[in-house]
Amino acid sequence: MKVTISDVARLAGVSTATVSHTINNTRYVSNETKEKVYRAIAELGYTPDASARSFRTGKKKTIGFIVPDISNKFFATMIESVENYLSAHGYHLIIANTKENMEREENNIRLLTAGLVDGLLVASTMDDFQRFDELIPAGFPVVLVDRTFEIKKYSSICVSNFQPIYRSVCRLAGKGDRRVGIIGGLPRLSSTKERISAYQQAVADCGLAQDESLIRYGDSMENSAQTCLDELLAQDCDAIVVCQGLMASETIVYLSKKGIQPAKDIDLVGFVDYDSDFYQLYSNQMDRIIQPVEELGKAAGEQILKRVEEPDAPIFEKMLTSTYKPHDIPSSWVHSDR
Amino acid sequence: MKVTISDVARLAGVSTATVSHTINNTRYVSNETKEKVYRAIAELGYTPDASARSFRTGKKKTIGFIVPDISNKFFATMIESVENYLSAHGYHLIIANTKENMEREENNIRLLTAGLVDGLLVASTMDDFQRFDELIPAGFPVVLVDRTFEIKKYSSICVSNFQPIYRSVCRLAGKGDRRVGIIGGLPRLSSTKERISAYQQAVADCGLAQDESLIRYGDSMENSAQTCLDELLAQDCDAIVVCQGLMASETIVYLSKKGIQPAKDIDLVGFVDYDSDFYQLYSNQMDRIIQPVEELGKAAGEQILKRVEEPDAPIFEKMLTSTYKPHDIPSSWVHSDR
DNA sequence: CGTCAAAACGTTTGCGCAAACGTTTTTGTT
DNA sequence: AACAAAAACGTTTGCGCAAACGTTTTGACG
Repeated sequence: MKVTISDVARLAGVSTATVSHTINNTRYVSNETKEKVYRAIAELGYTPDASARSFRTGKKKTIGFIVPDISNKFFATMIESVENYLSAHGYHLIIANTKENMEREENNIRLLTAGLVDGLLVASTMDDFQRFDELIPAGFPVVLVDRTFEIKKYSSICVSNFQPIYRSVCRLAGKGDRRVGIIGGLPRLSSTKERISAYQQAVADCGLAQDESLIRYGDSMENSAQTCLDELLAQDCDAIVVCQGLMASETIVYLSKKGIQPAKDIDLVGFVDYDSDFYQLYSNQMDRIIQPVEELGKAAGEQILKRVEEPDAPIFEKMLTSTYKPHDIPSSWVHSDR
Repeated sequence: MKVTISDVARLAGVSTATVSHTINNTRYVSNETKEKVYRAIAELGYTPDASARSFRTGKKKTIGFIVPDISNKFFATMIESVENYLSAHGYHLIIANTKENMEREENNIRLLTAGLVDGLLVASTMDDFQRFDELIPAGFPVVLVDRTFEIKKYSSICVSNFQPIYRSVCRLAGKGDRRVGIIGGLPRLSSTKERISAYQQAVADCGLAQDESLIRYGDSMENSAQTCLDELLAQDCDAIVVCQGLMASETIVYLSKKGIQPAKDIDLVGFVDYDSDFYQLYSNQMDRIIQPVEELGKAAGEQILKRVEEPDAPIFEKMLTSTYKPHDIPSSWVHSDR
């Protein structure tokens, strides 16, 4: 039924070692012999069994990626970018979704590290480093993505969160806004913490209204922005900063429904997934902080493969910078034909 | 270094068979013995090696999913839904992206079927059944998703394409539209073919303008709708049907930029990825045909697992129906406070 | 033509586990 | 007490491959 390496060896009239070495280029094999082997392989339709191979070598040629939310454009695009890099280097990608749930993350880490993958990319939903750390077998190659921990034990690839928020809040202040609200992501995440503290510092530095009730948190899933918005609108904001892409689009939809016109009645800043046509829908309604998702994914792929090959390389931390794009001025406000 | 089953057996004072049977519940083991085994496992921190296991059993507990475009919301959501189903049943998901490229699909199928996965979910970008069929090892569990072939050799889970397009074109005719344009996906895909032929039949049945130049094809990637639109607008259309979500949103953006107001200056129908808040942005600008992505993903998961367990079950074909939602009438057009 | 190194291949083992095949112990029955 | 059946566990093998360890062949050179 199944064609094995010894079937090939028999037909080619050589030993299994020669077949193996021919396939893997692991020692000199004469051209005639090589050809005999390849002919036998073709004739039998032999394919080396991946399970046996990874069992034997200990290498699975597979990387796991633990993601908080696949349907989130940010992560979907990142998965694409990671997959692209990995497949170009002969690796496969196993996806695990946590839906921002710690137990699911725990399970997934346990399952994937038990001999299923060579390395793990994690955008963790945890805030407890201890708990996370205990899940990872000693020396297992891990790279944190988008979110990190205070304790720098693992390599990480993140995006600058502080600077763009700080800058955009200052710009709002410069425009004359006094009461600036913010909708953050899950409060426990490092990315959220950094964004909120950038906001707080900018608020303090620019002399804006400091008010706890101007800070709200959503969970970046569908329908989470609405409640936050209701609460913020009750606070009589001049501007709102939304820290995540989906919540930003929901904000625009919701405000429009309420008859509030973004960029006119209220200023908007959105921390947006990435630069696609898609978000250009909003290009004249809000300032956008655009994350370099593709580079993020590529860097993550690079780093995890490097770590797999050299597991005790020094810790590596990379921070990519986002682009800040103030909103276009709608054509109806100025006269110009370009 | 690595803890194996015999380390556990030694510490527990039993045989490896007993440890194995205890772990896998494959034969009776007395409670005392079970406890001894579990204690030893806990003490040593033993985890069964997944590679060895799948090598031994031939089961990888992994399904491959070959996707044309991960960052496409439709597929991203489907991946999420599939992963959800699979992980609940103890399976992992390997993702491969083809970017609608046949060579990439070929490579991926070859790699994944070579002992990496137990079954394969494919949203194929191919139109040549022969070529596809040759890639699949005899008897390998495959379920086609979203796209199928004329020859019904493999099970498939698709979405009804004909009916909703036919219906929506008829409705446009009923409104008085005469020249209805359409933007399809890649012409070689079964889904595109079905949608276009539904359009053609409706056009014929309703006595609408029949004109080859009213039919355009995009590739469902970013920036592909624009060219099609330019060409259609030159044809003086009363309405445009857009067969894919991303292209539909791009259409709205592009028309708005040109100062053409959807649902007022031109009628729009969008074959949209799924029903999210997100597409409600467009709810008052176009009729939406909403695909049941989540059910699609779940059904795909169900079917592939069923096939993995029973590889020569009869071919199964499922067609899920989309929802048709005419656009809301904008509040500014009617007077009502609800 | 004997020697020896390099060229070219072969033999064998073991990775960790599941399960086929066996063995011993216990229990119930007459 | 004898015996069968069931309960409870043990011994061993082999999955397919890579590679450590060997062996044979070739031919160059004194």
